[in-house]
Order: sequence, then structure tokens, then C-alpha cells
Amino acid sequence: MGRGRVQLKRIENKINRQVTFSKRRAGLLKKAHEISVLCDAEVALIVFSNKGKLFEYATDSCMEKILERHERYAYAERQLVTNDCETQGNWTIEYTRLKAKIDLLERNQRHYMGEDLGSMSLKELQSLEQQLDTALKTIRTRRNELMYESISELQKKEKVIQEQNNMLAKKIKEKEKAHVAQQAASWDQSNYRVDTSFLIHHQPLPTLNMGGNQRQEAPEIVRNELDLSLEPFYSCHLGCF
Amino acid sequence: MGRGRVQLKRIENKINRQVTFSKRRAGLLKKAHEISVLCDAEVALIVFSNKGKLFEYATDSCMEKILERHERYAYAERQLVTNDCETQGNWTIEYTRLKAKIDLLERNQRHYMGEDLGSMSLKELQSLEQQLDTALKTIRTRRNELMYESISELQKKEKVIQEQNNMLAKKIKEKEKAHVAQQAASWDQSNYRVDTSFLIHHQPLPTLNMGGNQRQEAPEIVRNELDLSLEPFYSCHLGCF
DNA sequence: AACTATTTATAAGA
DNA sequence: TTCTTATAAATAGTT
Repeated sequence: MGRGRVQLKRIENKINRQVTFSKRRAGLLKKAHEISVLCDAEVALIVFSNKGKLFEYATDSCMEKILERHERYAYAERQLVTNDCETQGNWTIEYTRLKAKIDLLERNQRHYMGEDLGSMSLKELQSLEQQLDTALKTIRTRRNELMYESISELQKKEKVIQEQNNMLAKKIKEKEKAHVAQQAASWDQSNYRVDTSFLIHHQPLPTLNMGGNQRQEAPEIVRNELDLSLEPFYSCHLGCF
Repeated sequence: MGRGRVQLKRIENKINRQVTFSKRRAGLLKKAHEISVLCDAEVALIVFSNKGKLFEYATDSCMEKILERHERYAYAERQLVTNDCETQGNWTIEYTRLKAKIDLLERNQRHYMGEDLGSMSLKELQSLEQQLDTALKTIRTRRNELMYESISELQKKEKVIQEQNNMLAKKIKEKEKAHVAQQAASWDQSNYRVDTSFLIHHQPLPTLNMGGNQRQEAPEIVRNELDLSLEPFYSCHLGCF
């Protein structure tokens, strides 16, 4: 359906594949809806893009109902296999189901942790690898977000404290001047000098030790330098995206 | 698509509806398969006819896996719905226990897939990130192992076949020489010459098309070139470790 | 189940 | 992404 005849194999060009996916997905959902209405059928359609995004259609928007119905069908078949040991309680079925689910989840979990890979095929491994890679990117993005938030907060605090500091320093300087003037008036310079130099030369914030936070006298300049120091940090992770 | 324009409403004629269902069902399943292959997507399609008969398609014939994945997505919503009905019997305890276990496993799984990170602290995120990173390394190592194995096998096969080829070529050359000598003896060079040039210039192994496998006359050289061609592939992944 | 006139879907290009 | 257009594919009605 289009200008070229189509080969039934993975489209290697990424852009092309994405575009085709968009179009065909729309077509598929439309056709699913049409058969559902025209023929009075119950349809559930689930599509995961290769990036892991979910698209779905369900007759009457009732996915769960249809999946349950499907599950009942699937059970009927599995019943034929697992039908000897227990016919006592109804709950046994549910119990078995949950047990099976746990097994599956645990197996998946081992795979996610890089264990128990011996049974997986090359294709499965590649799919798993891609999934984890995507997850890792998301996680790193979130972590950066959190770190940036906490940095912003610390910077705000720092600014406030620096300002208080500057104000206090100014006050003391003024007091000193007044004192010196007083002393000068009486030509007595030997005692009672207040040393304020430590107010300028100490480390501004001992708790914030990320990226080149050198002592600065003006809080504005400190903030700019912090921002700059973050650039390589972000670009590094963006490079992995 | 057909001789009449189609109205999007239930087809009232029963026969007609049944026929249309048949045709469209085939079309829908085909298209589901196509998008799955072409776009590398994971598709699950469930259709119940209005008589209750089930038809289904799933990428890689793995319906359960896809439904599981879907369930993980839909999980959050179902939480709100399935929270009221049962507090009756004794078995409920065990059931609840299993449910809880599943919840935990599912939550972990979502985290492993980079979903639902909002509730995690910075420290948890960093730990998760490290765990996934380690897992990814293991998975990549295993994948490389598998790929290397299959490459080695192909190389072995290639070598054997190349040797057979060389031997055959030699035999034919010898036969030709004998023949030419015979012909020369009688000063008749016009006919019966056997052309062996194709034996040197054909593609050695049409099935092995990895990385720059150009025609080579000596198998040893072919092997070296294959090994070199893999270097960027490996170093790429090592770079991420 | 085939056929075929049409409608629909969509690949490629913009 | 969205629009357009030429063409392939699906299919409604018919045999």
C-alpha cells in the first residue's frame, strides 16, 4: 500500500521505522475498531513500540474485561494439562495462578539483575539489554533532576547566609571604624583592635562541596561559577542518552 | 475497500457479517504481524467473534509475556479498583500474602524498567542505577560471548569449505594442465579449454555477511579480516562498561 | 472460495 | 509532525 512494494522484514532506517510505525499503528487501531463495530466482535489490541511506549485499543474501552475473558480461555486449555491432582477447592486455581505469576516475576527479576542468563537467546538478550538501557537513562535523568533540585536549594540557602555574613561583616567594620576613630582621637593605637580578616578568608559553606566551589566574596559570583561547573556533568549524561 | 463505501455500524445481515468478520480478521492479524516485524514492535491482538470464538496474535507467539508487560503498565489503575471485595475466608491470609509478594515484585520490576521513580530517594536511585549498570555489563558480556561463539563457528565452517574449494580448484587446474599438454602435443589449441577463473573470483561464502567479508583466496587472511572488523563493535561496548 | 471493481492504507517525498 | 500523491493492498459485492 504505497509507492513501493513492502518487504516483510525489520525496517533498518530508524526514522523510517518510526514513521511507518506511526502510520501503521493508526491504521491497525482503526481496523481493530472497525471489525469490532461492523462484526460485533470484542477486540483487544496492545502495541508496544520498540522504545517501550504503550498503545492500546479495546472494544468499549474495556481492556481488563477482555483480558480476563482471554485468560479464562487460556485456562481452559491449561486445565487439560493441570487436571489430575486437585479438583477440591476453587481457590486452588487462584493459588496456582499466583504462584505461577510469582515464578515468572522472580525469573524476570533475576534477568533484570543480570543473573540466570544462560537460558536466554541472543534475541532475548538484545531485547533485555535495550530495555535496561532505556531504563537506566530514565533513572539517570530522574537522579539528575533530584540532584539539581537539592543543589538549587543549597544555593539559595548559601545566598541567604552569605548575605547575612556580609551584613555582619559590614556592621563589624563600621564598629571597628568608629572604634579606631575613637582611639585615633586619643592617639592610642596599641590595644583593642578587632581582627575581621577571617570573615573574608574562610570557606563560605563547608557542607556544599560539589564542583569547584571556591571562596568568593560576592554571592552572585559564587552562583554563576556553580552553574558553570555543572555543565560537564549534564552533558556527560546527555551523551549517553 | 471494496465495491461499496462502508458505514461504520453493525452489519445486520448475519451471513454478511460472518463473511466480513472472516475477511477482516485475516487482514487485521496480518497487519498486526506486519507492524510487529517491520517496526520491531511487540503486539498482542485478541479477537472474540460475536459467537465467542477466540482468535489471537502475539509477537513471537508469546501472548503471556506481552500481557504481563501490559499489566505492569496498567497496574497503578487497577490498584484503585481491586481493593474492597474480599475479607471473608481463612485462605484469604495466604492469598493476601501472595498478593503482597506480587505487589513487591511488580514494584521492583517497574523500577528496573525505569518506571514509577517518583517515590524513590536519591540514594535509592543511585543504588538502582548501579545495580542496573552492573547487570547491563553482565548481559552485554553474555551477548558478546554468544555472538563470538556463532562467529567462530561460522569461521570454522568457512575455513573447511574454503579448503575444499581450494582443493577442487587445484584438481581442476591439474586436469586442465594435463589436458593442455595433451592438446599441445597434437598442436590443437582451439577447443575444449576448461575455464577455471570463476573458482577464484566468486564470493567465498554467500551466507556469512558480517563486516567486510570480501573475497580472499587464503582462508587465513579472511579470518584475520573478520577479527579486525569486530574491533569497533567490542570497543564500543567496552567503552560503556 | 474466486474474482474484480473500488475503496483504503500507506510509502515516499515535500 | 503533517500533507500530498502515486501506488499497493484490502475488501464489498458478486459469481
